[in-house]
Amino acid sequence: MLNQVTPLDLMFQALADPSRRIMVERLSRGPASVSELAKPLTMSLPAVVQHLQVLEASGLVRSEKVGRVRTCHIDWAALQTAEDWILDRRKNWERRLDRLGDFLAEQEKG
Amino acid sequence: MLNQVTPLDLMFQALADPSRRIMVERLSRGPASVSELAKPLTMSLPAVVQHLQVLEASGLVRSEKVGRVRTCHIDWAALQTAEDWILDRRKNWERRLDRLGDFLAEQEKG
DNA sequence: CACTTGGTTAAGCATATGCTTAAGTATCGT
DNA sequence: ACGATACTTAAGCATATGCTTAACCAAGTG
Repeated sequence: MLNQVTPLDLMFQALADPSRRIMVERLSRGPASVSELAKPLTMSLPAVVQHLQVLEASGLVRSEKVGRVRTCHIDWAALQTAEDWILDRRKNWERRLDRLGDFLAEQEKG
Repeated sequence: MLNQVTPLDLMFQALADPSRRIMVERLSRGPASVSELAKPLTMSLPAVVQHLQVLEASGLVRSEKVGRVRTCHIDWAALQTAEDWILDRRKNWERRLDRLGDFLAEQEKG
């Protein structure tokens, strides 16, 4: 419970729920309406809308309403942000392994 | 609140907290003890241990206790699993773009 | 215009989460 | 043996999360 809520918090939080991941999975195959997103889920429509709000708040999904149907789609740049965080950690690790390699090579030489 | 909790749920949930991400970030630079992990965080030790339990339950972190110090480290294969989920979604998307491209090329030809 | 479709709003509730403090329990150094 | 170190356990509490139902509204359809 911190005072600051970062975009990354919201994204990982959004992805932490299986229903929301099903929604993202569906949207990764193209835009969809709210009721299309609801179809595979065994919960009330308002519940789906609440999940959608979490996804939108995280920036992972955006939507526009035309007439009475709201069409949702993934924001790929946002999803990239989550992926990048993980990638950056691995880079850290690889840098460390490199330094270790350098050190060992130095030992060898000396 | 579903009846099934998958590893992916636990991983994204684990990464959704800034304190836990700080812990993972620290561990991405090499193994650390519990109190080392606690150092940058402004909370009690028990709170840190609870975060650590979340990270361990998710599989992202593992630890062994030797003497009185518990040493923690990242399970890189587990972190890969989270990354892969995101990657798979993008693959979905690219497949879709490919099909769209094929379709448009077909239109052109016909 | 009535009816259906697609979504929205609001209120309420059970459980989960993120802390806290207080009180342990081992190990290590002297 | 004694104190300090490095956790560990337990209890409690405030807030957040994930649903529900009921009621509502606005846009298409016959």
